[in-house]
Amino acid sequence: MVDSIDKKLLEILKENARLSFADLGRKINLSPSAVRERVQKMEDIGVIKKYSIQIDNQKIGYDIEAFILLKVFQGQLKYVIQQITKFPQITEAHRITGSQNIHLKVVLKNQLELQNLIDQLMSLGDTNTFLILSKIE
Amino acid sequence: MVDSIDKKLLEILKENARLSFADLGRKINLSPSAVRERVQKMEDIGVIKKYSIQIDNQKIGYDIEAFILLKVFQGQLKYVIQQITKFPQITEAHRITGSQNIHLKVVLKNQLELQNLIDQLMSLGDTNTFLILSKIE
DNA sequence: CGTGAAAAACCAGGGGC
DNA sequence: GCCCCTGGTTTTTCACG
Repeated sequence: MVDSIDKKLLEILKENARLSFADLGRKINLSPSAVRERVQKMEDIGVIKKYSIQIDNQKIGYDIEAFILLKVFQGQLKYVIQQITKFPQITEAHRITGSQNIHLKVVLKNQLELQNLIDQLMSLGDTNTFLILSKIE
Repeated sequence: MVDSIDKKLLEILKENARLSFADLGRKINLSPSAVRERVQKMEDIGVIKKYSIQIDNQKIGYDIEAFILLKVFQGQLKYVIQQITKFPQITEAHRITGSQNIHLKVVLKNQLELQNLIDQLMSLGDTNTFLILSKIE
């Protein structure tokens, strides 16, 4: 379904998703059209979900990033999941195991916005916030 | 530095980073070269950090994703940060505030691999693992 | 599943507003 | 900061192994 060549392509694309099929082919010794077929197949079967960009949020005025664990109030999970998608500040959300059932990643301009968000989330459940200090890479 | 047109471009690129400058221009009524100038400027100043892909890990045999909070043992932080980059299973790592000072996202093939990873991490600090059940979107 | 060659579309770079 | 033009590259499609 996905062989070692495909995996190599995925690794390369993870680092630079704008390379042309010709460039990709040069890196792994394959013709452009062969590369294209493989990549397209991975798009079709959903291995590649989306091409995206990574943004430096600080440089566009969003100085605060944080993870928030949310322990949703009894019986409110469906409602909360539906609400969460409406917050533009929430950039990622996952259901997780454990007593805290939702994990959020949020991006905000300043502490005031964080406070506002937490105030709103508090009506949905108990929150536990971890500010992101830096990315390790 | 980054105006509202730039932000629109970022939003579009976040969803589909492979659109041509021509397509981007069509979406926001701008010529291809104007779009190119803006996008290139954002690359130059580092607003766009990288073009990447989102992969469906389950479809390539990685059935387990999890967040792990790590409370690093006293005085070991620098060492741990340096070690963490060596684990291919760790796809994201952040320093965070709170008594648990590192937040990890990990991707693994099965429970055995998770167990192995946790065993290794236990030599660096106290772990707290949350399996990811699903992505909310 | 891979190759090769065609036309169509796209990109970099520079001049002009 | 935006638009247009041009030469060169890339993508796309398709017929073939």
